[in-house]
Amino acid sequence: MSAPTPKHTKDRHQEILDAAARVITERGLAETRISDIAEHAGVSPGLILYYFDSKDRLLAEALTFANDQFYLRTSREIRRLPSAKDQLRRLIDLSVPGYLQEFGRLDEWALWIEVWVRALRDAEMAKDREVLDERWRSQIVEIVRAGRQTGEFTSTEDPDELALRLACLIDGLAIQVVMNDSKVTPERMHRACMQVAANELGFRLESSDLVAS
Amino acid sequence: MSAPTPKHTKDRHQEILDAAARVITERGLAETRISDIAEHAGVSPGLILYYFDSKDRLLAEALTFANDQFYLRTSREIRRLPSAKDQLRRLIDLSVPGYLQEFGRLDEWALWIEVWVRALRDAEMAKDREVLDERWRSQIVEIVRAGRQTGEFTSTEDPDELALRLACLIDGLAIQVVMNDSKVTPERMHRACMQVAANELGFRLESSDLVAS
DNA sequence: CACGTGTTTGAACGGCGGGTCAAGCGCTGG
DNA sequence: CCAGCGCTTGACCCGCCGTTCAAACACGTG
Repeated sequence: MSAPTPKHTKDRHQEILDAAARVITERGLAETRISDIAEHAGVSPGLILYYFDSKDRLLAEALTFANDQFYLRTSREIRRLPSAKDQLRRLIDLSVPGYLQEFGRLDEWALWIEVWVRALRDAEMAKDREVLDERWRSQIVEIVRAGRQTGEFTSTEDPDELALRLACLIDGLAIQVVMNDSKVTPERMHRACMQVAANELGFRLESSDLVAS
Repeated sequence: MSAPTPKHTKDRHQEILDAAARVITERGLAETRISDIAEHAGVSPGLILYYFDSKDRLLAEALTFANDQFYLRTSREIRRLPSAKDQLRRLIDLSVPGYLQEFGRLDEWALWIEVWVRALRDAEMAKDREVLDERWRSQIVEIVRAGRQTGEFTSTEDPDELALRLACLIDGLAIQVVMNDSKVTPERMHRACMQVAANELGFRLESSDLVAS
């Protein structure tokens, strides 16, 4: 069944990273064992250490890998939409934990929190995080710029500032939602994001903006 | 020197919690050993387990304990100020990591992130976190209400909504700052918070609002 | 000054889990 | 068909750390 030729090495790498990301999402970084990852990947524990120098590096790589994937997925989807306002709405849709589909509430945001806690003490991780976050913000910057170009947004403030505010608002709200806070439901988060976006960017909220697509 | 009478039991409890919080802030939850806590508290490792059933419970208690302290400290300070706008400004001052004094950048927010990561899988912690967060938000609600009463804030929106937006914006920005993100400086965070607060609550920004007190 | 009770110690135990390694396996090229 | 080389296995080793425990200690009390 399996073909142990060199060309499959890259697949194994990704398979293991993928398995690791899944385990971390389920169990949390602290409770993730090499044997868990091996089990999820359908290989023996020894093989994990054959492909990665240490558990620590594997976990760090897995975290950035997963967040990378999420970014690629969303940015590809958003690029398709013609209207900046729709792009923004879609971005918010995708950012609200459990708004579009139920992940059992533990989704990408759970991984983000793990990234943060590691980045506090791990310089490597800190650097990766900054790059990831920069990209996340610049995605919003682009939307803001586009919307201003087309006249959809009327604010004249610095797009970088506007994007920072929106990005961080989304972060902060997503934390509450992913924690299952009874006072901060996905719907409430969505409303709050759209409302602030409308205020800050300068556009009118339609009733259609408040419904899941 | 030490008096091992029953009445000192409560002191020991707090001493240990305090030591634990300090160690967690320094080393991170994952790297915190019982012996580290013992060392910081100036006692033997065995004693830690005499006062707490297990390491896990001690850590959980320490996290809520530290956040509790922070809340009490800030709320006491804020209550003194007569103007709602000053209260808000002070709240933001205190929320920006490293804005007023340098903690070596690892401050209360680092503990918050540890709380979050634990709360994802620990029901007990999740409950405590929700209470803590609710209190944090209601602190802002009170300021909003007060400011509207006095006419300092002109917004007519639901104070709960306004407070949620501000609280989460602060959370999200504080994460970036505590991570030492080169693009998100304490000053920039402070400005962003004040700006959004002014927009959302409805007040004019004075130049004095943008300077550290 | 003994006795008892509530504290404190630090050595010892035990399990867990990351990392190593020698041995197998299966492909490919000669 | 054989040799060689990457891939894969799983048993083993070893250090670490949470937890236990018996012994010492300090103090108040009678």
